[in-house]
Order: sequence, then C-alpha cells, then structure tokens
Amino acid sequence: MDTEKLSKIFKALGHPTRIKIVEHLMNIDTCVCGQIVDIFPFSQSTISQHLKQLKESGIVCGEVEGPKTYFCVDKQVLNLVKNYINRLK
Amino acid sequence: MDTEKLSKIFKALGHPTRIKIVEHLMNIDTCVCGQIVDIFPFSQSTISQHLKQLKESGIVCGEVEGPKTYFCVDKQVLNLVKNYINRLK
DNA sequence: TTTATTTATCGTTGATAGGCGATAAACGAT
DNA sequence: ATCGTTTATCGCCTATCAACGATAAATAAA
Repeated sequence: MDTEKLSKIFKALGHPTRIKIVEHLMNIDTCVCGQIVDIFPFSQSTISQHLKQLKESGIVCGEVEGPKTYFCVDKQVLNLVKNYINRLK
Repeated sequence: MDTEKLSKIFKALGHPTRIKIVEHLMNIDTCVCGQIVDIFPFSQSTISQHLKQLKESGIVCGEVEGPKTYFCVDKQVLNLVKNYINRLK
C-alpha cells in the first residue's frame, strides 16, 4: 500500500466522529446511513459527508439497495493498514 | 487511548509527507530538522510545521539540544495506536 | 400517480490546513 | 560582542474541511 493511499485513510480516520462511525460499523457489521444519524448529534447531511469521505479513502464501502445504502468496513483494506502499522519497527 | 487523542494522531499521519517523515525517523532512530529538510522538496518552514503537528499529536517527540532539536518517534504512543488498530475486529 | 422514505448533493459560512518567504530566537564558535 | 547555524514563528495566500439547511434523486408503498 503506497503512502498516498495510506495517508488518505489516516486522514479519513483523523476525525473523532469518523473513528466512531468506523467502530460502530465494526460492531454491527453493516449499517444504513439513517441509523448512524440517529446515534450522533449531527445532521443527516453531515453524516452523509463523513461517510463519503470514509468511502473515498477506501476504508469503508457502501452498497446501494433501493433508496438505502448499506455501509461496512472493508476488512481487506483494514488489514493492509494493520500490516503497515505492525511493520513499523 | 480515547477517540480524541487517536483522531489527532491519525490526522497527523493524514499527509504523505508526514508519513514519510515518521518512516524516516523509524529508520534512523533520531534526527534533526535540517536533515529532514534535505530529503524533501519543501522549505525549512514547511518541514518545521509538519514536525510541529506530529509532535503536537504525540506520535513524535523532540528534544532541544542547543540550537538543534532531535526528533524521534514515541514508540509507546505508536504501540497504543498499534493496539487500537489490532483490536478492531 | 402521488406520497413517504432514504440518501446524496448544492450552496453557504467560518475555521483550519498547507505552502512560502522573511524574520525572530537560541545557541556555539570566533 | 559578533557571526554563523539551526529551528520556530509570523504573516500571507489559496485550498480544503466541517457543519448546516435546502433540495434533488431514487425507490417503495399507497
């Protein structure tokens, strides 16, 4: 994983709300935007933007099903990040 | 390690140059600002700013010795980040 | 076909980031 | 005391972020 891609993922994780979104997605596996909006004290548009940034970094993926989008953490990408961090010695 | 602190570290790592600085510091253990300036195509003030951000996040520490400052990665903090990432399941 | 639901996007606002050159600050050496 | 070296900070500019409300877009349901 090259530095550019890695830095984009770290940048996406560089906001407390987005970290919490990722943690939540890890806990419940898959999730719809509205459910996340219910948890946080931010507007739907703000949460949607955070999800977009997470998605664009690659750490989260979203699957459109009808009017809903199901989000989940891309475990493969997460593993690449894990490997990178663990190799830092 | 709480989400706020974690997000600050990720934010600090959310820039390709800063990732490369950290990698460099890991390789040579400790290093002075000027040496880093020599490696990157950016001005001294820009590199100094990047170092400041890394230091403020906690992932890097700097020790002033005379007119120089010796920077190094805080391995303890890095380990906290490793633990966090590895626990994400 | 209209209505309700869900998400994404647009436009705006104020704050922060990222780059630079210039300069200040701290210290060692002369 | 002055000069050279090294780093930090200031001021500036442009670009991006973070939040919001409003609205568009897509689909399911009535």
